[in-house]
Amino acid sequence: MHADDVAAAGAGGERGCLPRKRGRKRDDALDQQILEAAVDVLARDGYEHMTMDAVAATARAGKGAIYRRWPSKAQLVVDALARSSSTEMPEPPDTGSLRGDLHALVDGRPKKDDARMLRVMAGLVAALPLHPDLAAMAREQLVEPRRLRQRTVFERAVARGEIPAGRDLDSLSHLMPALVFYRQMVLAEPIDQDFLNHLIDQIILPLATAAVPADSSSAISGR
Amino acid sequence: MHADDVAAAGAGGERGCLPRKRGRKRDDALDQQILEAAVDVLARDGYEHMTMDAVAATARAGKGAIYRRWPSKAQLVVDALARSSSTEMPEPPDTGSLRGDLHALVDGRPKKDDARMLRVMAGLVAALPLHPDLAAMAREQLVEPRRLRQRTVFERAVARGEIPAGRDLDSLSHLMPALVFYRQMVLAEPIDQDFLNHLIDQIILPLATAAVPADSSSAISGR
DNA sequence: GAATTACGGTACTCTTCATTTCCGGAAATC
DNA sequence: GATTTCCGGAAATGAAGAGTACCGTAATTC
Repeated sequence: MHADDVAAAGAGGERGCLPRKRGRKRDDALDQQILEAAVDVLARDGYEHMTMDAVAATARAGKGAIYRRWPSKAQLVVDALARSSSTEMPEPPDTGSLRGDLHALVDGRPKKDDARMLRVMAGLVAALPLHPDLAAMAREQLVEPRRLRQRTVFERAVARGEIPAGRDLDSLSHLMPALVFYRQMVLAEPIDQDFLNHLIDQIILPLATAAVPADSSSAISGR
Repeated sequence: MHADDVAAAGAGGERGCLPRKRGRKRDDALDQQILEAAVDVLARDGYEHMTMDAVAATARAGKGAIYRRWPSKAQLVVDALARSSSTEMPEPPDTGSLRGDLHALVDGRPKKDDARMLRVMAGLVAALPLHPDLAAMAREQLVEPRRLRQRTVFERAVARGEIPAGRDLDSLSHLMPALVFYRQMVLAEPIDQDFLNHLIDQIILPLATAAVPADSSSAISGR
């Protein structure tokens, strides 16, 4: 996956299975510095305006060190996205109520993390139609983990009886990401506490917990 | 606004107030060809990958003809967006019910128009943070007109009594654009009839017409 | 018909930027 | 200590693309 292609793993016979390279070793810490720099620059400039010079400068590295590890800008970004998300994403806390869980989801630490994720997605959106692999990676590494956290919260609410059984949890768990994304990307309005409160209390909760499901209308069309 | 800077309007004295140019006249039809080509290429390639050569080729024009009319790529795009929207956007038909109006809104002609608009917005999103003027123009010319059509539909529903008074129509009218945009940009899933039906019947209508406004939750905390 | 301006094309200038190469020096292996 | 591979830095290569300059030709005005 990495660029470290543990090359010729079975040929020689010196130390058994070690890479047994001759010269100076790769600085593993530098890998992290470069990946973090890549995400920083991507969040700041967007994929199209992100330059490898900027990444190298931010990482205090030479461009040679980057291209010794990754074959191209696109691969570097893909790898950087994969790392930046696989680490964190703890289970959302169980506050005892759906409303409490939802607020905990947005009030907690992700303040800074999610803001960066939004900028990264913004920078990527334009490149996605042109790089399907990059698009798939972004969805898998950035979008899905966050959506699944929401889904967990809704599933707990179903278990508690706050949400009627049979409700479409997939639609519900897309609601918040979609509205936040739209507000940031298209409307360019701030994702502040007022907005999040309104989103949770006026949109998500009414839709999730409404007594009479969705049959004021769908009774006509069935489903 | 255009690039036609009806220059030196008061200097000479020949014919009174006409432009009285000497040579061959500008081909007004060419203006339209170029603007349409610009939107086509923008929808296909996105702002960053849209080239003036491609616009010229699509319009069957020379680049000179373009730069004689607009001073830069950004100005051309702004002007093209302004034109492409100011024309159409008729009042949405009144079918007698909110549900009918909403379906009429998405079933009608805009099929092709809205698909293109989505691609244009996708191509623009990445450029917006770097070109605030372009962003404002896109919001004003592309987003607002379509959102206001939705608002009109909701206002009629309030008048009919389908929507309880006091409902936040602004939030409601952002819902459909946001979810469509997110599905197209981030999820890259098709905006088909099934999706639109689900969106209208399971999300918009329940939220708009639910008997108990938004107090199933805020009743707990007060607000 | 002469002068002027637009047109489609093509070639050119200038930047930007991904990617490669090279340099002197530092760490690891032999 | 010789060799190898790494490092940061800086310069070189090459492609892409915005904007400009011309060329021969077509309209328009005088």
